[in-house]
This record gives sequence, C-alpha cells and structure tokens, in this order.
Amino acid sequence: MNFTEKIAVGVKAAVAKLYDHEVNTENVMITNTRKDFAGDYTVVVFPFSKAAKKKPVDIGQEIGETLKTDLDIVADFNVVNGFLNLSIGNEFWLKFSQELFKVKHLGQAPANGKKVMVEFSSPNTNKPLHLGHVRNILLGWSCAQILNRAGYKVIKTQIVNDRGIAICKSMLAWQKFGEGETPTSSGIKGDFLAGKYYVMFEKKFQAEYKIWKETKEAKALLKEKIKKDQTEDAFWKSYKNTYFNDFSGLGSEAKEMLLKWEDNDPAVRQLWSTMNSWVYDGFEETYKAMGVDFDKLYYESNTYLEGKRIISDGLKKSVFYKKEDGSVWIDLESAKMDHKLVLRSDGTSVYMTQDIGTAQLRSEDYGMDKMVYVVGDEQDYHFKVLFETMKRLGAPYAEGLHHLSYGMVDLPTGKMKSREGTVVDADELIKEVVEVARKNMVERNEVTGKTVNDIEEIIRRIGLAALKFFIIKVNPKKRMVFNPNEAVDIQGQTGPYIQYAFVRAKGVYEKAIQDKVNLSLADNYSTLEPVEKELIFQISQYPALVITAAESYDPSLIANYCYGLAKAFNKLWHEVSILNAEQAETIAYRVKLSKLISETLKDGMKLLGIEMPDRM
RNA sequence: GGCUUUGUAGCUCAACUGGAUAGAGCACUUGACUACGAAUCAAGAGGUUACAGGUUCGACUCCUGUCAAGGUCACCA
Repeated sequence: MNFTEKIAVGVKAAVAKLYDHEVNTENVMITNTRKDFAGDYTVVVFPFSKAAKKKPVDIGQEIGETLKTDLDIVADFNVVNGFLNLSIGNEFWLKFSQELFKVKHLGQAPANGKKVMVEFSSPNTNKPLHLGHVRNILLGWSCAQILNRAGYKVIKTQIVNDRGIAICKSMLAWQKFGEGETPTSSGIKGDFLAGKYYVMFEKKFQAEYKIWKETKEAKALLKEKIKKDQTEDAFWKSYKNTYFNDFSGLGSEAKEMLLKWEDNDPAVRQLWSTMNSWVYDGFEETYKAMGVDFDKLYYESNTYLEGKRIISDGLKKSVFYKKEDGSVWIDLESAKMDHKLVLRSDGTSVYMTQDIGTAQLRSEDYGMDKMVYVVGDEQDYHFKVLFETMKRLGAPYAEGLHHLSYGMVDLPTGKMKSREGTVVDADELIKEVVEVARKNMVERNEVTGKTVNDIEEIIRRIGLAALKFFIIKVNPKKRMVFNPNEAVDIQGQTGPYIQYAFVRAKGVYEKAIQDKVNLSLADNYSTLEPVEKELIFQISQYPALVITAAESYDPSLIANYCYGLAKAFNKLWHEVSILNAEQAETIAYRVKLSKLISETLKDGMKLLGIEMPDRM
C-alpha cells in the first residue's frame, strides 16, 4: 500500500471517528503538496464541512491531529484554509525507496491476458511518408509500447491502402511517360519514384483540363452550370471530379485501368505489384530510420471484398436495409447519427465496407479484445459510425474499439498542402535533425575513445530524440505547430535534455562500479535531502502513470513525466555531490538512486520510441 | 447552416480530470565550470486562461451563449 492509500484510509477512519460520517476512500481528495508549503501530501477537507458542521480550518486541525497519532507515517501537519498538509517521516521515505531499489522492472504491469491490436501509419502507396505520418507513427508506436507495459499483448499493424484510383493514376503516368524508369535505373527511392508519377499525372491532367476549358463544349457548360456569386475558377475547381469522370481522356484511361485491375488483368496486376514493391522498399527504409516495425500487415487489396459477406449477413439480421436501387445502408438515427451507405448500388464496397471487413478478418486472425485505430481527427465521424455499426453487428470486441484521434500538424507558415509543395517529407526531416545533432557534436568535440560507428549511432539517437520528443510531448488531440527550427533544439524541454540526464545518471553508476563502491551501505543512509525525496516521490509515480497513459491512450503524459524526472535529477546533480559525498552510505544511496533514475528514464523514453545513448 | 474539436506568457507546450498564489521550455536580463561531463543549474521579467453569464466553499477544467480557427456532413479514401 502506498502513502496516498494509507492516508485515504486514515482520513476515512478519522472522519468516521470525529464526525460519525462515512466517506469512500476513493472520494478522499489527496494531492501533492505545492512547493511553497511544508508537507508531502495534501488532503482537501472542504468536502467534509457539511458533515462536520465546522469551519474547514478546524476540521483540518482535528483530522491532522488524529492522523498524527493514529498513522505512523504522518510525522507532522499544518493547515492552510481547507488544505491539510501532511509530512511523511523521513524513515518511511527511506524504507520506501529501499523497496523501490529492489523492484526488478519498475512500471511493468503483470500480463493481463488481453490482446490489443494497434493500427497506425497506414499510408497510401502513391507517395512517400510525410510529417503527418510521422506524428501518426510516433503515436501508434508509443501507444503500442505503453499498452504492452500496462500488461497487454500487443499486435502492431497497419492497413496498406494499395489499390484504387489514386494508385492507378501513378501507374498510368509511369506507363505513358516513364520510359521504363526504375529505382535502380534512376537512383530514386521507390516511394519517391511512385510519388513522382502521381504528381506527373496530376500535372498532365491539369494541362489537359486547361485545354478542354477553352472548347465550345466546355464554355457552354460553364454558362449553363455556373452559380451566381461563383467565380469561373471556383466553378472549374468544383467541376474537376466531374470532368475527370465524364470527359477526361486520362481520366477514362485511369478508370479503365482500375477496372482491369479489379478484373485481374495480368499486365495491370504485374505493373501494380512492381510499382508497389518499389514503394514498400522505400517505406521500409523510412520505418527503419524511425526505428519502428509491424507484426502484421493488412492490404486493402486483400480485404476490400471481405466486408461484403458481413453486409449480407447483416442484411438478414436487419442491421442494414436495402434501397430500391440496390444500395445498402445503415440507419443510425437512434444513435444520433445519419444514414450511412455501406454498399454501392452496383454492389461494390466503400471505405466503410472495407473497415468492417478488415476488423472481422483481424478478429479471426487474432481474437483481440481491443483495437486501437491511430487516424487523424478528420475521420472522427467515420469511426463513430464504424464502431456503432460493429456494435450492432454484435462483434465481441466492439466495446474495445478505440479511435486514437489526433490533430493535424501545421507549419509556422500554415497548413501543409501537397499541391503547394509545402509538405515536409519524413526522410528529409530525419536527415535534417541528425545533421543538426552532428553539428552540435562536432562543436563540442567531447566524445572520445569511441569508434566512428559508435559516434554515428550516438548522433542518430540524439537527432531522432529531438524530433520524436518534440512531436510526442504534445497531447494527441491538439493540433500542433511544427517549427523545424525548434524541433531540432537540444536544450530545455527536449529529448536530448532527458538523454543527457540519463547519461549522467548512468555514468555515475558505472563509475561507482568501477571504483568498487560498496552499495549495500545504502541501507544505513538516514538523512535524505529534499531533492532526494522529490526524486523518490516522482519515481514512485511511474507505474501508475503508465496505466493512466494506457487507459487514456496518451503518450504525452509519459513524455512530460520523463522531462520532470530528468529535471529533478539535474537539480540533484547540482545541489549535492554523489561520488564525492562525505559519508560512504550517502554515496551508496545516491548511486543506487541514480541507477534507478537512469533505468526509469530509459524505460519511459523507450515507451516513446526514443533510444538512449551511452555517452553524449 | 447542423454536428464536432481546439483557444492558456511574444512563441512551443503543461496543469494529477473541480482544489491553494495557473507551471515549464524557447527568446530576453543576470549569476554559477582547471568537471561525479555547463547539451547543466540558480535568479529576474513575462497572464483578465478568447469574451459574457451561470453552477459552488472553490472553475483553465462543468453548463449556456458569443467570437475565432480547424474538421466533418460523398454511391472518395
């Protein structure tokens, strides 16, 4: 039982004894005492004033006195307004810390026997990964690690959007204008090569559109269809899709290709698998650079038909209904949503159909209890509908479905727009942060006695830590501004700051081992400085924090925690001497404390997908 | 327009889910290294928590309204 629990029980007993009033221990409000007041924990006594019929100050005084005599851990107390500040005796902090030193893997919850699947990244195969994917990937990866630490068995997955009209566009452009270019022949990374032809299609299409706009046919159409208050430009913009479908030569070629693909045309399928394999090689490189991997991939091309079976089952059970034109819908008005199409009138599947099918497939493969989708907040409604639909279909895991929704990443100049070329590409970004880390390392020129390979790895870890921490520290649901200059900062609230604290803490421990410090003397330590107590306190919070982060699917909690812990350790470093302390038991105690801190920092950062360097 | 998310220091973010005088970092000013590594620490300045009401012992947090920014309302994904 930890201190807060003991206090809660004590307060419950005190209130019963003093005021003959029952309170639930969960309702006893206990917070950490603010720095400006004396004490460790604070009990808020306002809620008892009704039952006690006394002033909060008096209640605090009475409960405080009772706790001081009845609870051994309470050494002292003071009352400010309705706040009862309790001080825990040093001997209990010391005893508590000795227990912490013995814990094998602090923060690792015992296995709970449950499986959770985490879907993240899920790119389209027609362009490279960009900054938006980076946030997605970091969130997904981190969430997977945190759930694992919280006791779940985790399966990391993605749904690869490898089919559809967009992919056909890049295929068509390559076929028409590519002249056989390959990643090998051009030296262009596969995903960028596919992206190049996707962009090329768009350009050629726009050129074609522009010429067409000057035809008589188009001008007549404009006259007929343009709305009042609409500029010509706005009209043509809104008309683009119709043009693509009804008039465009390139458009009909692309659509024809899609039909052939669905018909399993060998030539088209061949081209498709070739170009996709280029893209996968490119993605793999990016994932590797980011330090992430997946346990299982699902491809849309394999799952897009799967949903149909479930739809027809659902039709029989009247979960869905059919309109006269043959299209299938679900009525979600009773859940305060709309009617939603789940199957087109021509019998082909839509996005929703696929997601229903994929969920089912995954359940058959893994029988997961929970499923987390890491997808941007523009799809909030889609997932609301999907989850409600799965519930009505009676999926056993329906209650465990969760959409980890996150806000878009903006640049200081505004939104990222692929058409305006303001997209920050993932590979380039990673390269850039590593370069900044290298520049800093060179300036300092401090790592010695290491091979070039070691130094390269250290630089890589520092650069990535800066980037990853900058993104992951922000609460997922908030839109965030990504300023490239700040992302590579290595001072203050940053990844490298935490790495630095880690290197210090670990370094001290290693030196102590080298110097053959007798660590068992730590048991005799009895003074305990405030900074030390603060550290013990913070470390003790870690396991509960991991659970909270898992329950709320929020890695930013871990990030902010790690920063706080690193900060507290840096403070200790400056305030007291560790290896040069006067008493042998003080040295031993602080070395043990440093070791625990380094382990906790390393573990916390690992949950964020950030690796620690040995030296910096 | 309906629904929905966000709005906190000049900038980037916190605030233990309703608790004390709203905290950090960056930038700015000042101080601390022939070192258990200064990628650090200490101090200063910086706020009507978008605005207006309400709920109560107590509101950045909950409710109502207004304003601003984003998202979404496709037989697109």
